[in-house]
Amino acid sequence: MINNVVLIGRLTRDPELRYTPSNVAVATFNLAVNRNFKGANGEREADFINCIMWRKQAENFANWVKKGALVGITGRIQTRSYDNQQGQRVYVTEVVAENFQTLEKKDNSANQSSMENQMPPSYGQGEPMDISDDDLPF
Amino acid sequence: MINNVVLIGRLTRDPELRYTPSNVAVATFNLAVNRNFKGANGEREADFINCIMWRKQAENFANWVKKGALVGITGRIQTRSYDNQQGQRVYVTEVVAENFQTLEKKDNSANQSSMENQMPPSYGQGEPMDISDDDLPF
Amino acid sequence: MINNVVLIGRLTRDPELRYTPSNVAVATFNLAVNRNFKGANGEREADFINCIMWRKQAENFANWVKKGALVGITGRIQTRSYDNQQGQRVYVTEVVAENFQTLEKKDNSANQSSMENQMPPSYGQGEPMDISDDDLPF
Amino acid sequence: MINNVVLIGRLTRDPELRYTPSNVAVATFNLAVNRNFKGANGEREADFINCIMWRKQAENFANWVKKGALVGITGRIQTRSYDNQQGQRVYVTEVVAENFQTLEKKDNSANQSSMENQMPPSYGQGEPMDISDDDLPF
DNA sequence: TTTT
DNA sequence: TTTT
Repeated sequence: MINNVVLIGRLTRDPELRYTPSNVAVATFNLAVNRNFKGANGEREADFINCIMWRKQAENFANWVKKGALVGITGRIQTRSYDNQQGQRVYVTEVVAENFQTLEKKDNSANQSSMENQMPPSYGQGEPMDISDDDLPF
Repeated sequence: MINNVVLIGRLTRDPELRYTPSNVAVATFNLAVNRNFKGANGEREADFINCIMWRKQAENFANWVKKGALVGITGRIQTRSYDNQQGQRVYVTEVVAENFQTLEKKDNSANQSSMENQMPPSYGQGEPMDISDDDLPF
Repeated sequence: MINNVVLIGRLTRDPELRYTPSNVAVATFNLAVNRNFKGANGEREADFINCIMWRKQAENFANWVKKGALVGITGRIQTRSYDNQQGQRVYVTEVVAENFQTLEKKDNSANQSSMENQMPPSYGQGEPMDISDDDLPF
Repeated sequence: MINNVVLIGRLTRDPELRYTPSNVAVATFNLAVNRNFKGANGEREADFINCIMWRKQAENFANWVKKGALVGITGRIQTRSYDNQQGQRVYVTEVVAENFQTLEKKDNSANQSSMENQMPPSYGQGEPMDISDDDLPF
């Protein structure tokens, strides 16, 4: 079924890069997307959208795009749930970014097209995290 | 900024129609959008996406589109937060549907283009709800 | 760069299925997409959008989806040019459909997910056509 | 019906601002949207997409956005036809831009790598462009 | 050259 | 808490 998202926004913080138990890269980040209309108080408002990206692209993204960078992404909306430490079921809605384009040549962002050669992904460092391989979209 | 969503999916239940304190109609509904790839277990999976719709369109939608109906919607992703009864901050990500199209002529769905004549919106029924007028997008 | 299209419309005629010199399947078809507003004369109008689809998917599409069928497609806009028989340069704007979903279970349409078993593509029939392999998107 | 387009690209020339007989502003412009894959020859290629914008927004756009500028737009695909001076029917496919976002705050200078020598195809220019008021989308 |  |  059709599930299509296009966003342009700024990273509210640096992306987090992790690896699944079977060593698949996952980047998570949060995008502030300003609304095109002002809120009740006349202020400019934003939506803060959680995004997730997989594999090589995730490593590129996490290594090159930093807090404050303006990026465009295309992807799809995903929902999932997990049980937290208090044993409560938590429901998550996020965007799986399948493609991205950086939109400013600041020193903290880079163009995807110039990213063919990647620095070595630092495998196995940090927490192996709780994203299971089952979340992989194939 | 650009914030664009297109979804095709089925209603997992009947929409809920409510009214803000100042009598603006709001419909909320949940869309099951089947994924185009099978999950780890080889099963077809779906995303269950919460949607919200405003005003006259919300009344049309809630009165004509029912559980199981196949619909296409266009809109944008919205995030908001509120404090629940336990005093915890809850973050919500949902789709604001700005346009819809019903995609099956079953007796539980209807085509938007044939909706000129509207039944009276049943004002004031049910809970006045906790959606404030400030959530209105203009 | 971002180039994203989502359409829902009806086929104005049966798709045409052809093969490039190196035997890659190409389907072309035209989608009537009704506008959501009426024209100056109060009449409902439509856009008639040329689409193109490649490879296995093209064969599925051409064999299953027929004139009048309602379909949703996602893809991108493509422009190209060629010289016609009169030696004039002709510019073409069309949609490259990367994904499709049939939206009615009539006997002239079918669901893509139930298309695993394909009939043999009738290679070499008709004109080998003038779509060169260079038009292939990879 | 759903007809949704999102593009990010660069203006291949300055927009042209005109007025219909009843004084409605129309801006036309051409967007070079680089493809994310290389062509048969290994070169980076682009699509050159004709766009049209209406009313106040058209005036803003034409006055502020110039050749070389990077912009994001959302809108829909439109098809129309007219008879040229030779009495032949000409079919046009273009994007009606309903929203735009400029993506670089430069004083309009054309920029860097991918734009070098791609001249835009001079679509239909020379034609006085008889856009009647009937083409207005409401 | 257009669909329901 | 999920639809066909």
